[in-house]
Amino acid sequence: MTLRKKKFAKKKEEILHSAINIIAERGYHGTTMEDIASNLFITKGSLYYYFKDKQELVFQSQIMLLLRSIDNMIAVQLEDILIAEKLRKAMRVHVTYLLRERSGFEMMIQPDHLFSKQQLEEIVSLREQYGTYFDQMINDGIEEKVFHVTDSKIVRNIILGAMNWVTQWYSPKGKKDVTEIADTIADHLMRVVIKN
Amino acid sequence: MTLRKKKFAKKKEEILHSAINIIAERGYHGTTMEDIASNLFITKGSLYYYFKDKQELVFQSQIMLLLRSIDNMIAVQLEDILIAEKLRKAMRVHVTYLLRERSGFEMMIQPDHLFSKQQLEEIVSLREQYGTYFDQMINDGIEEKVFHVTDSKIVRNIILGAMNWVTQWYSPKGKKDVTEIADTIADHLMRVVIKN
DNA sequence: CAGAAAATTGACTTGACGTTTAAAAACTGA
DNA sequence: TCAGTTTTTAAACGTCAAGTCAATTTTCTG
Repeated sequence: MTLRKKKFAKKKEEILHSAINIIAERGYHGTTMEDIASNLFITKGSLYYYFKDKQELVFQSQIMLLLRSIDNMIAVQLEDILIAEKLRKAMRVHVTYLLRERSGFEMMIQPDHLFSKQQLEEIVSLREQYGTYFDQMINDGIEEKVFHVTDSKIVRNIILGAMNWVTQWYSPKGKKDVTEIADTIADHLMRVVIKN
Repeated sequence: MTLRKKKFAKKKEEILHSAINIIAERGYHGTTMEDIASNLFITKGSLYYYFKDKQELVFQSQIMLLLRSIDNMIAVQLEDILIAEKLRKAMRVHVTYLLRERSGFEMMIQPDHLFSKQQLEEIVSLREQYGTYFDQMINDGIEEKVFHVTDSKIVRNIILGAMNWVTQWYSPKGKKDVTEIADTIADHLMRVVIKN
């Protein structure tokens, strides 16, 4: 009974992981159900036992990614450290997560036409929630007078953009490993907010 | 004779523009030849009179965008102003170009699987050329001791990322217009490099 | 204005891929 | 072991879009 359900849930997750990986590589349209399935050594027909259709499958992957990133941020949020250190840590976590998971970042870019209105609303809301953690930290820093005063929304977007772009240029073959890159990026971006 | 060729070239350009716009909206796979054609009130058959296939058409669009951005940078490069001002100007130009043209930015992200090896090489090379202008400015600033010393490649990527991301969040409905956004972003990003 | 060249059309072919379905296989609990 | 249930499969279907091409229209030129 519960065993069955657990297996079902586990398989579902496996499929989502497969989807995330392949879509990260080839984009939504470039990824076929066949691709996702064969990656797990099953036939594409099976996918429909777990998900209504491709859109739903991809949507779930997206949500999964977002929820995980949010969890990351919550963990950082809870730490009891100076605000500047907290923001720096958030940056490091964000970048390493991005590079380690190679997360279906592709999808995060203009998902507008891939999903239904309802699905989009959910995605946008989660994205916004994620961004809010950064706003919060920035505002805290401003209040504590360690960050210079600015429009936290814009600063947040600058920071997120600089970080997200890392997937475009980072190569594991370079001199720096993921952690070092994350540190370097965080160091540079702290300069955007910190008072001098 | 030359008239003919001019018309041919002009039509080709029109098609490229159409392609750029639609692909910017719907992505490569989401855009059909039919879409590109009907946008110009012609049939898709005509497209094949001008371009060998879809890949070639899209490739040309991409090149067109890149060449135009590079022209922008060359113009900035030639200006006789202080290096810090030059970099700031480059940033402003980059962001306004991005937002104004809504350029087929979509394509610029992981075009890996859309193009042939040869095509990719050309794209990567142009991208790199573009990035080099920024490296140059950053290095100049370091030499003149107005920018603090860092790895210019990484700083360049941070800056480009922060700027490119603007297409994801900027809404013309907001308070700031394109120029203001460009200025604000440039101001913030200057803090990454400038000595304090 | 006539003939040639260029440009456009639209119907057709082809292949790919999402989705459905009926049957087979695997699994579960008694 | 076996009946019943869940899961997987293989094949087929329908759709959609890329690419082709012979026929037609438009444009140019002498």
